[in-house]
Amino acid sequence: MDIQQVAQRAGVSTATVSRVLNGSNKVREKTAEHVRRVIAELNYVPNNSARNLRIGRSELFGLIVSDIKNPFFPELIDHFEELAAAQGIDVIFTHTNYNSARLATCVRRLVERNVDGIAVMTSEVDEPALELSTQRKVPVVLLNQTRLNRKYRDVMIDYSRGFHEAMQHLTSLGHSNIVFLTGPQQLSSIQRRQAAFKAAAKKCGVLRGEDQIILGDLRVESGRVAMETLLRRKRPPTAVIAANDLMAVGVLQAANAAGLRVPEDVSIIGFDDLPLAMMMHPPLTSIHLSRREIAAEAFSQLMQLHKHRAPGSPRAPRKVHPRLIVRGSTARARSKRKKA
Amino acid sequence: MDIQQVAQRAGVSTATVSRVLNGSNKVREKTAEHVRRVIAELNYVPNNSARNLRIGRSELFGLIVSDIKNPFFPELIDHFEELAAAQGIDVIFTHTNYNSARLATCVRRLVERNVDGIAVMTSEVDEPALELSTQRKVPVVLLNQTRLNRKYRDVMIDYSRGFHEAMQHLTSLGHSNIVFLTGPQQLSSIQRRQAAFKAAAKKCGVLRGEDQIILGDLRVESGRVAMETLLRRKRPPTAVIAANDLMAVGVLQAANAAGLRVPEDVSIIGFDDLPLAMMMHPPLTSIHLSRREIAAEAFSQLMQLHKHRAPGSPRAPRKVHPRLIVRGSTARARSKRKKA
DNA sequence: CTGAAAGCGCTTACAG
DNA sequence: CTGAAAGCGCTTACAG
Repeated sequence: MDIQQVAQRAGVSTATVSRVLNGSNKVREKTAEHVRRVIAELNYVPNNSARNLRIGRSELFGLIVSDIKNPFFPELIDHFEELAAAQGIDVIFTHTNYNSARLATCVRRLVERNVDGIAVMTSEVDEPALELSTQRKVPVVLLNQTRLNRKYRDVMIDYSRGFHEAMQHLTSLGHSNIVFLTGPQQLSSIQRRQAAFKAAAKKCGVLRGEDQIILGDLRVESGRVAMETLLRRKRPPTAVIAANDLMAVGVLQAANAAGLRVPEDVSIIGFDDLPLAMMMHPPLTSIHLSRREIAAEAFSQLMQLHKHRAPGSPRAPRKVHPRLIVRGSTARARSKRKKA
Repeated sequence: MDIQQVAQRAGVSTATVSRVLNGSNKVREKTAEHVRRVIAELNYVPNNSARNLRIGRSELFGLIVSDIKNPFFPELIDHFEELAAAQGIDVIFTHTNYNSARLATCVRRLVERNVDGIAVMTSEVDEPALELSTQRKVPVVLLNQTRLNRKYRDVMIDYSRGFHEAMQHLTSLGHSNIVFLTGPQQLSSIQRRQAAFKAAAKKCGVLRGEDQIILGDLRVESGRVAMETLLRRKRPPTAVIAANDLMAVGVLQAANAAGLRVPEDVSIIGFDDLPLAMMMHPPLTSIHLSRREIAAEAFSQLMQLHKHRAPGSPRAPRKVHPRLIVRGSTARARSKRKKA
């Protein structure tokens, strides 16, 4: 069942069928109507491979994330796919599993598929892996890669406001001993969150020494361990801001285990605002990073490149600003805390 | 940059280049080696659209889920994509958002892309939406659609063992007043879970009247509401099994809110065993439904059809058996419960 | 407004 | 073991 057969059955040329299929206005309405009827009757479905080969585009975007099991990504993928579908674009989805060697493989597979654009939504990107895409002039958009945002389109995240809101929230509740539970230092997103924390602490007059920052690895367990360490201090913090929600959950668990009540005894703030944040007990106050905004911005940048074929200089990109969402894990600081 | 240029530069025909590309053993190793070198040198990437057009396959699978934000799906998608990548198959991912009209659109888009198979991993499938795929002889595999498993390949889930394990666990802990928090009755997966619950209750000698089943809508909030209702009974249950984890979380919240302790005062068992189950406080005992197994089975069935071109009769499909995972939300029943 | 024909970049049966 | 050539199913510049 190909265009040939449709043409034959309709008594027109394949050119006409093709024009009808593509909504060309150069076809007489009556002819078009007739062709459409035949198409429906024959249940004809055009062959996209042929079309793509001919027009040199695929109407396909690639979407690469590091790990779909990370609850941060589903909403991003969901929205990205939604936007693409609305434009008749399909998305090939792949993941790297945090393995940077796999990024190169993913990119290659996508380039072979002739995709019209690639969204690389991983926290770290190994630049050489992108080489093939630039060489093939396949548009690429990255996530929060300040280091590379001159060479590639990038969805930038500005952490300052979110952390400032969090800090103000805590200081207004009387907290001054506030600790930041950070993550792996080589991750640029972590570096920037940490910098935003410090800037906000300084601005609010609660910046202290090095012990204001404690290290985790972004997983629940590390949050628990960190909190246990903090509770052994002679002056444990009255509030903890974690670099992500997962660690905040660990902090919550450790606080519970130590017999502390949240938020009466300790306030906890997470980052990301994953769906699970509101399922915690108490529901977690968290700095919300919008996956929808990221998806929308990534998609629109790719779409722009796709249409204008201008891989080079970006239009002014919209930054994404995380915002504080206040829930039940933060409250007024006790003036004097008893040792647990 | 096409195969032509590679051939020219290598001083061979395009046929030879193509053979090297496809690992044909009919090429002299020395020639092949030389061609490979030229390919690498030129950084040549074959055009998949052309290849697909020619060979009539796309090495592309479609994966349709109802809602990627449902924490059930990420692991399934992840594993499916992993298996596909290992076979050189890419996956186009789409979602229906529980909208059955969208299923038809998704299928059409995938058929246009010439996919070699479609995994429809939604809880409900509207049969007419699949018509196009059968007509085009595109292999399809469904998830737990007993109603349709004669016409289509299907990954079947057998709930009996999991529920039996859960029931035995509870009765061995002394529970006899056990309620099942069910979901929308039109969902066949819910009907079957409910039937499995009843069968297990009967087998364990704790089957009671209609009030042993209470209705929810699979969301957290409905679990909370249901538990509040249950607690108003003059003889509230000592254990609740929820048809999914999300509702179990709601039950947990309501129990906490009512001043009950879990598991000392009430035992709670979820279903699915989502990643968040173990983050709860206490960590949730749950019946684990393996997303990996589902993905593996769906993929292997598709792969089989893809290779043998035998869309018809299935090889004996492996059933997926959920298993009970005991954590902290279940404990020995109190012999006498005080009213809350 | 419509059609004949070239060509997108591959693969493969055929011939040698 | 290698090459010349046909053809997969479309789209589109060109001619009318």
